[in-house]
Amino acid sequence: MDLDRDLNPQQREAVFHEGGPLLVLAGAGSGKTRVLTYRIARLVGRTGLAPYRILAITFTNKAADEMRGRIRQLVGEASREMWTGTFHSICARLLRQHGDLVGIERSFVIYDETDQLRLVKNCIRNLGLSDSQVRPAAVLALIDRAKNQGLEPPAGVLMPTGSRREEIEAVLRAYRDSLRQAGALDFGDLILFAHQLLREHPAVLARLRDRFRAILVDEYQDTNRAQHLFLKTLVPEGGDLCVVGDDDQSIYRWRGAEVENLLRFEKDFPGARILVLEQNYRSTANILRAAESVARGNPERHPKSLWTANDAGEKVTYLEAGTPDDEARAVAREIRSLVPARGFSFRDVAVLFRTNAQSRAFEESFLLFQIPYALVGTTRFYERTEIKDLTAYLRFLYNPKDSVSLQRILNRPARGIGKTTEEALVRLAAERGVSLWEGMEQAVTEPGLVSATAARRIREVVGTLVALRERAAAAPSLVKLLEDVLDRSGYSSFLESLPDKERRVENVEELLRTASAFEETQESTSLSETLGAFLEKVALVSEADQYSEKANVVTLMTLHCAKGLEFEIVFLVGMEDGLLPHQRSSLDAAGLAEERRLCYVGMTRARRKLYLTRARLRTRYGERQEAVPSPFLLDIPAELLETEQQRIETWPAAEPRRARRQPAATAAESGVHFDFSESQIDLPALPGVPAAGRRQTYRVGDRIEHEDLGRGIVRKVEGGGEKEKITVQFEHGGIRKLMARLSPIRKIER
DNA sequence: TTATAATTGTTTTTT
DNA sequence: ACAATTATAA
Ligand SMILES: Nc1ncnc2c1ncn2[C@@H]1O[C@H](COP(=O)(O)OP(=O)(O)OP(=O)(O)O)[C@@H](O)[C@H]1O
Repeated sequence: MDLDRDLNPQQREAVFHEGGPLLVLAGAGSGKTRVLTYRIARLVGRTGLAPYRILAITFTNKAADEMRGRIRQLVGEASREMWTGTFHSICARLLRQHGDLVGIERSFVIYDETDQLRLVKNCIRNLGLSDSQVRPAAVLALIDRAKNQGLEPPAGVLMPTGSRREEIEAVLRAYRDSLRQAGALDFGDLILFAHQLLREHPAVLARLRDRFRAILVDEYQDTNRAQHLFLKTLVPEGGDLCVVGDDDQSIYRWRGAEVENLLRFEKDFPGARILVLEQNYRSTANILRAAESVARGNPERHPKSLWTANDAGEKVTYLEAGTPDDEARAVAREIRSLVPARGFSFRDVAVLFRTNAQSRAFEESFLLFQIPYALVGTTRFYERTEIKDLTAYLRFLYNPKDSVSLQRILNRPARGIGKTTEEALVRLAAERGVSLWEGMEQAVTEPGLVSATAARRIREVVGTLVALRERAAAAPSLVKLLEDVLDRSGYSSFLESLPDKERRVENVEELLRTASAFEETQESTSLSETLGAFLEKVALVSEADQYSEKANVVTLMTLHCAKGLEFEIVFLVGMEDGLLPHQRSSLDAAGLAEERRLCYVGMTRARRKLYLTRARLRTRYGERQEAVPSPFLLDIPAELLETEQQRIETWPAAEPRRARRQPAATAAESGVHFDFSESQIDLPALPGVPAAGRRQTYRVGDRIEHEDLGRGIVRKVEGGGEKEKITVQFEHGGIRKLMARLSPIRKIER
């Protein structure tokens, strides 16, 4: 790291800026993250600030670790003193230390979305309502929205018009009370209570302000209002706050992020300096131009003039394949031709998609083509049933009031406690205002609360858990504790009895390894402390944390996960209308704009070569449909694209029906022996193919230009010959149905 | 209470 | 199409 040589003048200005808040607002690949890292290096190396006086907030834990790693090279072990992490992990840390001041016990647990939903459902039931009267997911959305804005339900909740106002409010109150009862915080609470702590306890605030002389935040465009307000309270007037972000890369609006935090930074932090970085160092000129032309499609954006000194590079390849399987194979074949023949390694390649469901086709084709890959994100490790079960045991042992965890393990393994008993217990606890655990204790001591059989079985569970708790108190280590849980709860034998036990046991072993590794890094004194820290880490892992550039494998991940990363070669797959932009987001202009930004983020991950691919046919809700190219493709100037069209190769009827649940570990194992000649099917069987004599001259996806209406893309082709009709979506927004032979249109060559 | 059948919605993205 | 939830039977 060379502070003088590795930076351009604007970057240097940002790195050396002193005297108050600083916003670096800049496009993709312009070195924002580099500025943050170098700024820390400057603070430590030149200004002489001790690392423990620095707070660096990143979007993922992995980004935090990386930043710390860089600083470590500079100052060695002192870098450990620096506080880094996500907003959530930093707030959790604050609350572990000072939570008691705002009524939060030291051993609080963190509820994820599943836990939240369970709790909301309980609340609804306990109020004598049904799921269909008050939809749990809708209530949860209200709760999250309010909390993301820094409000506390039911106070800040904007009720949906009319319906069931009172009931919903009651659920909100019950939810809040149950969380407290359980000694649990949801994600939103972490920020909210940490903020409350700062507001209500000047002494704490003063200590923190005194300690943190420099605060840095990455990816500021994706912070929510609660986080912004937290920061506003934490940073003293004129304090050394440096945030970096790019409004074109704001992709978490759906989760409460407000790009306004970035755009109005100056208002909230008076005297703030705003710096702009304009040189992109990451991508070839062609890639950058293509990406910028997509981004420009959004009317509301902070104007930027991003440029690059890099070569034009290759054109962006646009590849149209037949089916999603074809798409995946085409990508695999392409990767095979690049690695190693053209000097690339597998680790240089990423396949980015909008939805996790798209990954399966790629996994299968990579197995077939023997391409090593790592799937980041999908079916999150800690959300797997057996892992959630085990961590629920741990959480209960850590905090017996955690009723959601207890409820989960009540009948896991099966102990004859069915839904009836479970509901009775949950209700009993709610009525008496006690935790589920206390409710259970009362149910076995006070006769008549539950049936005799139920009481007997509850007694058994209570016995098992009490024994476990005693063992836990004496357990020498986290791993030992987990092993105790496995053996003594009967969970081990339960796993063995399952049909897919191998996979599950493997996962459990993975958990044991993780716990063991975690324990090594911990220097806490008591097991309870280690356990708490472990549970917190488990609750706050980011999807993107799994990504590693160390392994020489192709990375498969969602566009959201790819934020902030870069790869030599990027395949942005599924470039179809309905997928990118996703149908569910395309309902309003704001949603569509976010999809566009997502596309921009994906494209700008590429350094040297970008592929945009799509399938012509895709199955949606069980039906095979003709897919329409993503409208974003229309925004890319044709001269930047190189189009490749492929015939449909794989067609379900021609494929042997093979198990598709779980891709096998190796290609050989998967039993996929693909002979392409066998699976090639003649086109006439497909929909949308012209019948003889009534030729269609247009195809869905063709680009056309209309004399008056401008450029557009063909969405639908009907009839043929003289009567051929095409439906066209024009760039200027309109959709028109035209007679192909009569209208003044022509196809645009690409 | 558990096993099976019928029905529902689900596909967005995730701290 | 498929998984997950819910109704029904045993
Ligand atoms: N002054 C510079 N000279 C050479 N390379 C640079 C310079 N600044 C940044 N880079 C390189 O450019 C690439 C992008 O930098 P960085 O990731 O910091 O950008 P960013 O603005 O955070 O990107 P994004 O917002 O797209 O995630 C990195 O590979 C980085 O090493």
